[in-house]
Amino acid sequence: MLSERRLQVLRAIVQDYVGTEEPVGSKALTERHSLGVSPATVRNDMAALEDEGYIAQPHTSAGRIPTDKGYRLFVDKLAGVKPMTGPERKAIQNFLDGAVDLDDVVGRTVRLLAQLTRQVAVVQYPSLTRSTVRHVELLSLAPARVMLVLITDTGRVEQRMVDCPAPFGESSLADLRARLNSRIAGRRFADVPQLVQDLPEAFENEDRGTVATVLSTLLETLVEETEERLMIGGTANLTRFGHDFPLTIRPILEALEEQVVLLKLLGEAGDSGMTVRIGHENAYEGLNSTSVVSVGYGSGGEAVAKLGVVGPTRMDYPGTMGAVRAVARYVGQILAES
Amino acid sequence: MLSERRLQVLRAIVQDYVGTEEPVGSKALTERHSLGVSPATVRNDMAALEDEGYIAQPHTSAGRIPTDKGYRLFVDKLAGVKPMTGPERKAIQNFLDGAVDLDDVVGRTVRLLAQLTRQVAVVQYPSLTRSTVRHVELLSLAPARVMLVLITDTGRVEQRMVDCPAPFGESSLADLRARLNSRIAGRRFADVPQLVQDLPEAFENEDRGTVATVLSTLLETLVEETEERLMIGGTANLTRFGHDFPLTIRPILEALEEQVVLLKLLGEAGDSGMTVRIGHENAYEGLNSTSVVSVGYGSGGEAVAKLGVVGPTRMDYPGTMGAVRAVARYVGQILAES
DNA sequence: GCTGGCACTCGCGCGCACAGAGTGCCAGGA
DNA sequence: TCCTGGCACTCTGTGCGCGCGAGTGCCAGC
Repeated sequence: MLSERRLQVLRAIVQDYVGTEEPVGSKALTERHSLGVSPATVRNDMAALEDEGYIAQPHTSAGRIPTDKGYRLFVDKLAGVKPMTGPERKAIQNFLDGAVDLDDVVGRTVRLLAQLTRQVAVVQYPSLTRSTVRHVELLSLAPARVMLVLITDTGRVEQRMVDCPAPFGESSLADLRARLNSRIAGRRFADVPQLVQDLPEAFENEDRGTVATVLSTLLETLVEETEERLMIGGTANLTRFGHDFPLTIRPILEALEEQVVLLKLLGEAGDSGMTVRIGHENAYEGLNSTSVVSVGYGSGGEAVAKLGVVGPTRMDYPGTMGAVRAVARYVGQILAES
Repeated sequence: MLSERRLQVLRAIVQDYVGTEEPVGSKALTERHSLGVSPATVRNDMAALEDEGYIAQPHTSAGRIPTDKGYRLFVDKLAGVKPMTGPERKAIQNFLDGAVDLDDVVGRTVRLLAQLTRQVAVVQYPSLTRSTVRHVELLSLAPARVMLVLITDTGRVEQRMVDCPAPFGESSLADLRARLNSRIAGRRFADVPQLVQDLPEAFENEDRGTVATVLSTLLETLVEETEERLMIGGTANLTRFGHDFPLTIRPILEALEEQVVLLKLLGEAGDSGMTVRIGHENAYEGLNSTSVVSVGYGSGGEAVAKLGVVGPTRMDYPGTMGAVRAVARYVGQILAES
């Protein structure tokens, strides 16, 4: 177990390194932080911290930099979440309040988050699987062609073309529309399959095939449609990454283009509370030099999607976590209102 | 006027510089291209080309690199468009054929273009203003709340919430829906305003306000909704840009996030035929070290949107232009089929 | 008008020495 | 037992000088 002072030393190292981006030595540490001990003592502590794997030297006779393990300890034990100041909260709220539709909410959120943290922001669209159905609409585009439009409580709209096995009359369509909506409007996606299971039986023989087709398309849309979209922003902040540029940045840009990777990244994070993944804790190799701070957000008490930021492991964790948490909270409010 | 040989020298310089990324000298030129003259002669030609502003030296006693003006001449007079090979065309077609909906078409196009050109690809969604209405749907969500869903011939769906000044009955809604569709389905957006102008008159006094509100929302969606979306991809290719990295790349990333800038960029390009904007020809300062190759694409003979790539001025123009043209052509076909 | 030759200019890479920051270790003191 | 000051050592980064090589401009000759 590390002594209290050694933890303080580690905290000081992390803070200094995050600020200066340069390896920090024992002398500089004692000058900038009032630890009450001499550089020599700090050196001993550093040696111990290095033995434990919390810090490392890039080269012999250079200062120390925190390892992933060091950051982990810092985040878990040494630093809290830095709350936003009053004016900052106001600004967040004002900025988000101007949004006119879901796309706009997500777009604003992503820009806001990128600007606040000066890092790359990732915002997942409110997920279909956790929301409820507001309305289902069926349009006849041709005798045997129906367009299915699904509207969710978060304002999201999904449409699907359905090719019917047989022509489907206007009246049957209206019937199906009415029955569908009375059963599933306001219900959670997860419950829909059971609720519509016996619907085909209510129809004439000739229409049953079509009804079944429409229903299966609807279920597909609900389930398989975990093709959850997301929006990213602030990629220009990647240029602040560091010196060894092209090598680090390339895989990150590649990762950011692979929505699958990002969705998995956000998905792995815990459902409630904030998740911080540091360096190699990220499963995706290209992001091994980055940390991901993510949190769920939602309209009610429940999370319907996630958002977060991707930045260098050397990031201001308390500040970033504060910004992410605050933004998530206000987006949730906005969604609840609309 | 430049002699034929000097133009050949310029062409050779451009080709070599694009290939090697290094200033090209007179000796190297004569070795790699059979110009039939000695290095000394080439030197004289180079001096002349430099006087005219087509090439420049980064430092005294270094090789020459083309200027924006040099690339311009190269593109206009010295190089054609390199057509895709048969297998390449097949591959493009196969890749795009798998698309299931509009988002997928655009997504695939962007990835394809980025991969083919190894540059940043930008694809604009088929524009609303030039397409036709396939269907308009009205849904009653609350007594005085209507959702308007607009479906275009390119498969795009736009939805809007409409708050009505007065409650609006189901039957009136059905009436409006029917009248609207019979008038504007299949018509071009531009024609819609006239076609619906006198619609409120067909309704009872009490409903006229609501009908007018719905119509004005519809028109807004059609017109103001030149908020044309776009998709970008291949940003990882920016890492191939060069040496003076962070300085060049940052403004580019910033430009790419500003959809307004990109839309303006594509918008400035001519409506038909391919447009190449080289270096400082781009109005936006951050893109002064890039070239933009863009072209319109569309389902019929007419362009409904544009696509293009952004890359370093030092790019393979013939190849890039060939790829852009081919992709635009096939996307047009896909859209026409669906 | 093209060519070969020649002197000249620079940028780049290399070796070297030096300053500065930081370390590890040790002996002495609280 | 733990902290401290001192000391020798090890690196990296930087500035300088030098030589090489690529490339140029110019000129006289064909």
